[in-house]
Formats: sequence, structure tokens, C-alpha cells
Amino acid sequence: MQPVRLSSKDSILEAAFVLFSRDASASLAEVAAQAGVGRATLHRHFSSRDDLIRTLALVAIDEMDEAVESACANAQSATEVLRLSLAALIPLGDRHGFITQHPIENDAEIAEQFRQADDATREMVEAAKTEGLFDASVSSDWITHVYNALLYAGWESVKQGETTAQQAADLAWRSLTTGLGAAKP
Amino acid sequence: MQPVRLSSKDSILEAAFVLFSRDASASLAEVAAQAGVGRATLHRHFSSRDDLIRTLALVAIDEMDEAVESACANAQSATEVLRLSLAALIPLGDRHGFITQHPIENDAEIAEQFRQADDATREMVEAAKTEGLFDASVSSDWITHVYNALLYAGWESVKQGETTAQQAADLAWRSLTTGLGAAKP
DNA sequence: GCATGATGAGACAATAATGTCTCATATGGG
DNA sequence: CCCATATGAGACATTATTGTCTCATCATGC
Repeated sequence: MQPVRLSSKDSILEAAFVLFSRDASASLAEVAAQAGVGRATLHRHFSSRDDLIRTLALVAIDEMDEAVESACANAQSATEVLRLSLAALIPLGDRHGFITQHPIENDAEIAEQFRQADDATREMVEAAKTEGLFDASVSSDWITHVYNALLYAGWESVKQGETTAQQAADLAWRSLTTGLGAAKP
Repeated sequence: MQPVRLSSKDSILEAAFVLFSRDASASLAEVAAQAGVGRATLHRHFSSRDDLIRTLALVAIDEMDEAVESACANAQSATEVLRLSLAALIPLGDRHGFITQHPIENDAEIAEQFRQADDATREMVEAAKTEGLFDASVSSDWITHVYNALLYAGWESVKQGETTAQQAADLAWRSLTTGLGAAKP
């Protein structure tokens, strides 16, 4: 058994995700307290608030990329990539939320990486369209919006204890593809 | 023609919605500047930052209630209420976003009002289920999550200029009920 | 014109947040 | 045991934000 305990740096990052996704104006003192480390230790690892925020964004993007890559290693189609990615991303909903609701327009590198991730989703959506997954008459922009929105809905559902991550992923996928209407007779 | 110009107070509220939904840690100086009023004027109308945030939350809930009520005045069924509410709420997406992503747990009154609004949606969902709109085997909690998520997706789509509010409402409704899958042969 | 009320600009003080520093301690490897 | 490193606690200076105040200006209605 490896120790469950995180390093100071990771504790801080984890605590910051939790706090900042709930309240972007939380102070660094709150973050340090939540992480169970001294305020000075936080500054030893992150030179400034901006540095912390920026690191969080990079970590979030990195974790999401990694989760998607690992989940889709053996995917046989764009459809499968979308389905597996959704399942892999739902547990990272706080990371996703953090990036979307933070003013990272200032940082060119992060904005660019985030744009790339969004573009990748849109490309997958278009590939899945050619596979017959989506109605070709609906814009890929809209489908991408819905994909991201259902990602968030799944995360919310898991966070509130209503479903497991896998159940949420199944529900989100079903909602995306066939909707929630009663079965046609 | 009434003057298009808003009162100082309304200018501030509007600016605060725009800024705070993008960056919850925006300073009051930024809000005042965005509103085109002096910082002192902001404090004449709102005694403190908390007062402003609290007022924003109350206004947001109020506007959403009013929009729903007005849109659904002649609705004949729960299904219609949901459809019309969705269309009415999408243009108020910034209000909705503001409430969901702010730490208003501190204020009992606002938390209660927000909970009531959410409960009302869930009740409508359940009523619509008995009308045969939704698959009865899917939990109302999940349907409510998806409803809110699509509300947000519609707002995003409108904000980015991809669709009009009406188009977004139609897309969201279609996504909710029948999904985005290709038509079955 | 005059009074009234709202406003913008800016000075000001109080407060909160941030970033730096020191020192005592502990933890773990050698 | 000894040393190197990381840490917590807390003092401290700096900065940003917040909230108050005054005064000159402007618009509006009388």
C-alpha cells in the first residue's frame, strides 16, 4: 500500500480545486487551511495567486487530456471516443468547471490549450456525425455545447450523491443520443 | 419611446451580472467602471459588496420567476410549461449562471428561494412524466439536471452568436426530448 | 433663475489579502 | 546520531480592496 497522504503541493492543488470551483474569490489562507498546510508552505510552492491559478489550469487540462487518452486507447470509432471520453471526464467535473469559470483569457498559453481541447471535441463530434451517430442537420457547435453541458450535469449528479460516475456517464450518453423522451409506441 | 438609458442602479446591476458571471472576484471598482458610474455612486446604492451580491441574487431569482410566469400564463400542460420556461430562461442565462456559481449558502433566504425554484422544476418534470413526455424509468433528478444543463448550453450558444434565443430554445428542447442522434431508419 | 437631488471625481481611513521573512521543529536518509 | 530538507507558526511590510466623506457639477422640476 502506498501512503494515501498527498504531498503538500498536491494537497494544495486539490484543496484549491475544491474551494475555487465553489468560490473563485476564496483567499489563499482558506486554501492553505483546507489543504491542511501553513500559509507559508503554499507560497513556497506557488509564488503568487496567479501562479497557483495558472498551475491549476495547466494541471486540469493535463489531467483531462490524460484521462481521455487513457480511456480511448483502444477506441475503434469516433463514437466510441466520445462515449469513453464522457465517462472519463465526468469524475473530473471540478477540473472542467474550474477552467470554464475562470478568467484565463489573460494567459495566452492556457487559453490556447483550452481552445484546442474544445476543437478536439468538435472534431470528434463531426467524425461521429459521419459515422451516423448524430443528426447531420444539427450543427456541431450545438452538439459540442450539449456534450459539455451533459458532462457538467453528470458531475453535478455524482457530486450530490445521486448516481455513481458510471451511472452518470450512461445517463449522459443516453441523454445525448436519444434524449429523455418516453419510448415511441 | 422610453429612454433606453438605465438608471444608475440598474446599470450597476447589469454590469455586475456581466462581470461577476465571468469573474466572481471582480472588484467593485471594475463593476462601477463597467456600469459607467462613479465608485461612490455604487456605494450610494449598495452599502457593501455583500449587499450588491445579495441584491443580484434576489433580482436574478425575481427576473427568472417573472419570465417563467409570464411565458407560461396560458400553458395547457406541464409539458408546455417546461418548453415555454426553457425558452424564457435561456436569455436569462447569465442570471442563472450567477446564482449557481456563487457562494450564497451563507444567506438562508436566498438559498431557500433557489431551492424552491429547483423543486418547482423537478415537480414540473414529474408532472410532464405523467403526461408521457419523459421516460418514467429515468429519475426526475437526472432530468432536472439535464434541463438546467441545456439551459446553460442554450445561453452559451446565444452568447457566442451561434444562434438566436428562439433557435437555442428549439435546439435545447429537441435535445432534451429526443436527443441528437440520427433519425432511426 | 432657483432649489433639489443625483452624480463624478477624488481624498481618505479602515480592512483584508498578499508576499516575504525568521525561527523552531520534525522528519527521514545516511 | 547528524544533517538536509520541508514544514508550521507567526511577525512583518506591502498592496489591493473596501467603505466613507467632501465638494463641484449637472440635470430636472418648480
